[in-house]
Amino acid sequence: MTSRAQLLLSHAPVFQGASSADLRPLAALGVFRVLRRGEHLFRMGDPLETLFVVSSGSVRVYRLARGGTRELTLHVEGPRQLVAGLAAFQSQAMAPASAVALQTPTEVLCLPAAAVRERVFGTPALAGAVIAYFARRQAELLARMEGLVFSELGERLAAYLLEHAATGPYALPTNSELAALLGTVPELISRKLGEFYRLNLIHLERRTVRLSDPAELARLAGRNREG
Amino acid sequence: MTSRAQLLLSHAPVFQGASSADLRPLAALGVFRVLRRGEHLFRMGDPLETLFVVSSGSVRVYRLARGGTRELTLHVEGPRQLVAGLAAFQSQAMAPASAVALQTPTEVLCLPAAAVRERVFGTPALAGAVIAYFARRQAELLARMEGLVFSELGERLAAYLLEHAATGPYALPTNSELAALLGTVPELISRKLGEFYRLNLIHLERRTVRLSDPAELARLAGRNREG
DNA sequence: CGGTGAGTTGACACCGGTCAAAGACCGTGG
DNA sequence: CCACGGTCTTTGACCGGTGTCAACTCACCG
Repeated sequence: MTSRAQLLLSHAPVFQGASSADLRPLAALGVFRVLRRGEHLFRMGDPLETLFVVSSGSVRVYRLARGGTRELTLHVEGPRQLVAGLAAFQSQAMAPASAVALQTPTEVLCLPAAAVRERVFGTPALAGAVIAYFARRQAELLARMEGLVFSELGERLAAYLLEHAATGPYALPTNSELAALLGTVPELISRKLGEFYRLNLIHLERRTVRLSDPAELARLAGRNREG
Repeated sequence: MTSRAQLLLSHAPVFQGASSADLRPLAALGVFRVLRRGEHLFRMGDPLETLFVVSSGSVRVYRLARGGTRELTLHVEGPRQLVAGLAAFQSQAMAPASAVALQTPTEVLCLPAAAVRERVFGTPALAGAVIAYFARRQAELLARMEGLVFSELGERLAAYLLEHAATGPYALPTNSELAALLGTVPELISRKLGEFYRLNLIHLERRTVRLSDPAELARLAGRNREG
């Protein structure tokens, strides 16, 4: 029999390449949990002995900075993505970030970290898949870091728009959420969006955005990288 | 018998907790290599099928940004530290950064990535040690990222000085190297150091720094995080 | 003694953050 | 149906940090 949990795990990138025989015992340990928007899975500093795989909805992983006055969104994880991946693979780990549901409902599969560790470390195919996944994630984090440090807000926003609205109309999140993603404050998001609109780069209507001039946006987003 | 390579590996944090029996086959595959200052282990984008452990000297891992006009130093790895750790655990990985020797001589132990992967994935204790190491590294990277994005140059420089000169006089690297570490340009390093000097926070003589007022520096470094 | 590279310093522009006020949107409850 | 309150958005004014450019000094070294 193939349980819901196993179906989810077999499609999770973190276990890409693992056989279904390897995954079955893990899936058996899983418990589903449903969250409403705003409910936290955990907060920075909490002891973490559970690993989460998003089943539906989405989870925002973020850190507080500047004494709580600012926050930085590290990832927004959708279905099949892992939350708290790395931390759960250390024993007695403290959460290095907070995780909160973005949608109602958001369903996550909860797995006991100790058991998962034992299973993963004892199964070469799983260990390989997990480490490769973390390597990819770290590379993404690096790229993000570089963008935040070296590129200007306009570039970051253009890149964001290209990534999310390239294929069609896209409902923007609130300016606060965008600001947390792009490492700035809501006011500046508002200004830059307005600027893009006046330049006819995007079309905006009731928080729904369409790209009018993707080529120019791409130029803006990549300008400083190609030297 | 205990080879030099095995001695090095047994003290490397990445393999912390692994038994010497687990490490022996890995050590047998290692080849030492000596570099002069400025010699590259690899450059961003190179295919990477080797894993390096620093034996003596130090290696700077960095990324180019802004079309090559700026660079960001990710880590400076001293003895027993891993270089290219994560990348080597993916097959067919491209280096996400460049690595260059900082000192003459710098000696590194080179291990074939594929063989290391096989060994590590097949040995639960090793897999656990490696993942725990990556988890720590990712946490460090996160903290660094946050500092670069949210704190001002003065705070970052104060933190750097506290970290490196707390225990006694410390020979500063060049302003360019400091700038790459702290995510800025040499001119600003010069200004801030001068400012700290005029405020009697540090004592400077021929590029050697001593802390005159560590308490005040600590206040500067931490100001925006607390409260 | 000239050359090279690093460090220092000033002037200046600009981006980004802050504060405050006003406007738009959306639910609730009268 | 409309008034109301809260939240989010927009906009203006202003300030300070940071990056850039250029000139100059200094140490070191042939």
